[in-house]
Amino acid sequence: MRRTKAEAEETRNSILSAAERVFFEKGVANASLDDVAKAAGVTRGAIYWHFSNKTDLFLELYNTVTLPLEDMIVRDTEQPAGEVLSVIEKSAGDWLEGLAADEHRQRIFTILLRCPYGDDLLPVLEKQQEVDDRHTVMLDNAFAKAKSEGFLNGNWTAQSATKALRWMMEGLCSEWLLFGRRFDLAAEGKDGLRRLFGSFQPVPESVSAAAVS
Amino acid sequence: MRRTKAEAEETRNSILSAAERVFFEKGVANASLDDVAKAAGVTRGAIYWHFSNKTDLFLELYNTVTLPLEDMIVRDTEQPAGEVLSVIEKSAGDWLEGLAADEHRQRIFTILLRCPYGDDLLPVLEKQQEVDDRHTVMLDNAFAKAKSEGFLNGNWTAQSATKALRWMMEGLCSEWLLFGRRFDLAAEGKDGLRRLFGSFQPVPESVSAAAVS
DNA sequence: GTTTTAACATACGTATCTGTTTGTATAATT
DNA sequence: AATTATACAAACAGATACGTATGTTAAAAC
Repeated sequence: MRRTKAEAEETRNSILSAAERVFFEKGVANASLDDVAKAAGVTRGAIYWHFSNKTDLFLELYNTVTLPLEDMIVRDTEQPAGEVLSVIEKSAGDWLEGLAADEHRQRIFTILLRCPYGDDLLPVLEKQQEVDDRHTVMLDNAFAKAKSEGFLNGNWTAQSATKALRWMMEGLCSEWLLFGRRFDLAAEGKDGLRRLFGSFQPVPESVSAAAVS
Repeated sequence: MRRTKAEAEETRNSILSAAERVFFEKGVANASLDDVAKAAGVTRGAIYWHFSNKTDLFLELYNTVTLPLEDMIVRDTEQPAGEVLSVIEKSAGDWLEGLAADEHRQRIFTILLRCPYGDDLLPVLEKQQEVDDRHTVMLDNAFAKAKSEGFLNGNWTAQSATKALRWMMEGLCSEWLLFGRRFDLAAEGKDGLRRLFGSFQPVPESVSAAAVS
């Protein structure tokens, strides 16, 4: 019965993987540890050996992934201001493509969205807010740089552009994940991004004339 | 022990009201019927008298409210095309104000967002999708009318405008409701709407010149 | 080679939640 | 006034699900 350290690590991982699938399918609250154990091909004994309880299992699962927005970094804020906007747009588009291609992240994101945050897993909410806040600050700075160099038209401030982008991304992903992925996330998302960033640009007179024509 | 019909209806309503608060605080899955009963000042007997089980209670609660988007109607699509955009914008802004002022709707919306939709309450999901779809069609038609009359600039199609608006509203409300209402929903929402609808407008040359200056 | 200990499986006790059943006081009915 | 049906409360029975305690086997440690 006693396994090697490598085997133990394997079962631990299989438990985490099973928990991800079960939590995704039944919801964290409705899933029992026995459900997870059966999905992992072990008994609850194994789960209680590796984790102290369901909350702990959830927290550990949560720690295995990079948060939804954590890697959506504006890679290089030291870039020429003229390219800042296109870099952000590309970064957001890439992130959508990554999500669309990675079922693992889709499940984690969905679990987090539908999670009934009780007092027990307050740390999860706090970490999420912290990541969100960092991301907001980063975007604010990048847009401010673009604004100061004249690449953001009079309609938009740095803060309002940040919020518009974040709200659009959040709404887009929520609808896609929670409502059955009924459209092409990457394609429609990038299309939306293109239009949003198009509305950021100052309008040269020639383009304006063309649009009116 | 036997109450009058009016009293019975009163307890029924108090049960629904208590369910709303308890479901909001603990999540639908984590809340027991005894929690609801205690919050309502009755026993589970009363709940089982008025409702057949927790799912039924949830469905009845769900039916007491107009859905989040159900009343966000473009009131008059027969209006002059020039005013369609401003009517939609005002309608969305009013809806945000209504949500910000109505804690009842906030709780219902939050419950629906965080709800781990099992197979049992599939009808809820279906009705929500139906409402969403109707709303999308209405917006599509309205934007199409505006577009055909030249009130939507070349960057936007009717469909893309609809999606941009819906995503923004959804992201906005999700962040506000799920992350502790950390900003002024009506004020910031209307601000975002103003900028979004500003980007819809065709740019007259005079304005364009002013923006560049 | 023996002992120890890690990595589980199994078994147990318990709390909780659910659904039903029974009891009961009173409003409504006749 | 007697009866009946209503609107619950209280008690009961069954099923989970949880946490723990104990058993078991094989890998390490010595």
